[in-house]
Amino acid sequence: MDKARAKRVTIVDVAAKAGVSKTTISRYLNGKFEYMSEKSRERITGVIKEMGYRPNNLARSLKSQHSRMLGVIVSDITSPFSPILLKGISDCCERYGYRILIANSDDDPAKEREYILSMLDQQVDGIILNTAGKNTDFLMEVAKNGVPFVLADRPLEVKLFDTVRTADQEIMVELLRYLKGEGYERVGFFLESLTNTTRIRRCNAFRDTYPEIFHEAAPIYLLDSQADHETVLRRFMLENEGKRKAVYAANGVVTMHVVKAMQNLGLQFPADIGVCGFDDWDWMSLVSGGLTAVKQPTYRVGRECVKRMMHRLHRNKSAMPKNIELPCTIIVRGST
Amino acid sequence: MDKARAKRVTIVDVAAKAGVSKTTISRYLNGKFEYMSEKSRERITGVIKEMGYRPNNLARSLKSQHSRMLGVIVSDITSPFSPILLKGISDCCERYGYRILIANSDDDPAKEREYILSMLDQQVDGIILNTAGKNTDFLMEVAKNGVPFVLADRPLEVKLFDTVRTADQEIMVELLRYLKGEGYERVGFFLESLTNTTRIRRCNAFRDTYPEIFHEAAPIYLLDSQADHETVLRRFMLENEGKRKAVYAANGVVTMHVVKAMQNLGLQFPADIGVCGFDDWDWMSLVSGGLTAVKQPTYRVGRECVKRMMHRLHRNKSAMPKNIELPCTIIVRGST
DNA sequence: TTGTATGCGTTATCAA
DNA sequence: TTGATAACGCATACAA
Repeated sequence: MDKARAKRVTIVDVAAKAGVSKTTISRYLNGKFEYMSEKSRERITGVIKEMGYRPNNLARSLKSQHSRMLGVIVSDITSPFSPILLKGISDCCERYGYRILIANSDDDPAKEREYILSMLDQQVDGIILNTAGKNTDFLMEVAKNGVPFVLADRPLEVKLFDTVRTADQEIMVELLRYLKGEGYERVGFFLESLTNTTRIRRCNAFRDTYPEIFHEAAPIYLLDSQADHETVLRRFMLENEGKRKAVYAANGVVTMHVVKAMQNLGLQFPADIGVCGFDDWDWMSLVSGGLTAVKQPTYRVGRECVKRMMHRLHRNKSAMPKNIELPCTIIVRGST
Repeated sequence: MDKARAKRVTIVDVAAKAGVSKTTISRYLNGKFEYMSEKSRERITGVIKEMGYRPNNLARSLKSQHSRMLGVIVSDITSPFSPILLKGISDCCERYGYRILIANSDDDPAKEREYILSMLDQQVDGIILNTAGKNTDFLMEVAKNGVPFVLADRPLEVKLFDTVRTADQEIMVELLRYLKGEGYERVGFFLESLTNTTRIRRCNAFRDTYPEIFHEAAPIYLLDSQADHETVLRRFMLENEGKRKAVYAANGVVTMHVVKAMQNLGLQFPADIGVCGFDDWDWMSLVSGGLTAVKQPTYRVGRECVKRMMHRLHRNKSAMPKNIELPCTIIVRGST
């Protein structure tokens, strides 16, 4: 019962036992059965099973120059968004026989760079990136060496990379129209600091869309910290006394904080104020009456990222960068 | 702008440019500076930076027989538990310079076996396993070949593996005492099918502990499907009319379904019935009045798994299997 | 202090 | 049909 790792069976051992050369074994492993006799083939099948042989993928990758490994970097693994994305990626990778090396950048561009480099040291074939931002130059530099990237959910300004995202701008228009139709007179957009492209994009979209529907400048509320939500919410209430109003949260985390702030201030929705926002998370149906939310096809985003990566890897290495947008849906609940 | 992956700089290129042999470069990479002149050392430093050289970890691992990669298999990546665990593992791995290969078994023992094998093909140095169960024999077989496992959160009956878990049995006693103290007369344990060791352990603990505190047999309610929660909850209400009663949910998912069922049945807590359970998740403070819950140190579980793995890998390969239990805390909110 | 030669477990190019 | 043999990029025993 020696605890030192038992030497794994190698191709040489199999060759010896089967009485052929390792070349033949290698051919067998790669399905090139036309280069061996029926008899050899059968013998090899038996020996491999008998010895429990499994090829060493490190050696394979070293030789073949591809690892069938994909790097995945998420900006915040603790966000409810990430696991769904990862599941989409993981499930799809399984179908293609790829493995995934996962890292969490904590929304830190420096960490992101570090992980990209580290993954390249592991010879990943490509990287699916839910970017923390601020790395455009670096990414372009790396991509120039032929490393394929697919951006997940967070696009960059430059249209140089394959990107898979949700059509959140389009759905925002719809949700605002719906609110207008429900009789709301003023909708405040609540979001945290503008530190990633998704937030920036949504904020810009709100700013540009709102006037077309409500015929006034868009009320945007930038939050600094968690504690801030209560202060800002109170301000929003005061500034719009007498009006029918609603909060549009930029994402699920903001929604949560806004609801918490409402409870602390003793506010009821939809009576005192309506609430809605991006991200439809499990618990949102539980909060008194339920929260109206934009449901995003996160799982599909993950899947499409992998599909696109496979396309680039196996079909067309130098395809034009493609921007894939997946439609969202609005889940109307009691909060609006 | 050729899209074919540019050939990476290798140790040979560096050696040529620095005017030394690749042996010296290799020594440099491994910090064996005593085997080279000050001058060589400086030159190499310069050349490496200049050429942007980074060692190929595949080649390194192939030669050195260890990859500094850890496999991590979670049973359900979409559970709120997993991301926290992964973050604990990931953060800690970073400190030790290890990378992680992550897979999601979907609570399927066959998938789990497949992933373990696949990770071994990638030459991971060890595997942190949040097991789906039913693989004890297989795991023992693999472990016999010297592959170190650390079980995360879900122990096995056999005490053959390092295990890191939360002290949920102890906290269960405390929570039951608290409920008793609050005047509850009957507490029903709600859980889904007994498909993993955590559930089984908690169920057994409840069954054994309950009588000591409430002086009657433990009321345990096994749920088959999501739809079932409502039926079972109604039954629980009817069977205990007139008594002050509470639901003890076996985990956060059950808690969520129970709350949903309560809302559908028009029940209020804590007036009609108290609610509490394992897992303290973000949103639980939001549901009217807040949910009483057991907070588990999941992040620390992840960290301790890695620490234990490092110990086994670098300090004592044949240490006795160790069972590490981390304490939980009770967060009392309005629901009880 | 430095270098030569060999091997890690594969795949690929020859030649037989 | 098969098999030597040379890579892949790096680490190391052994020489110098």
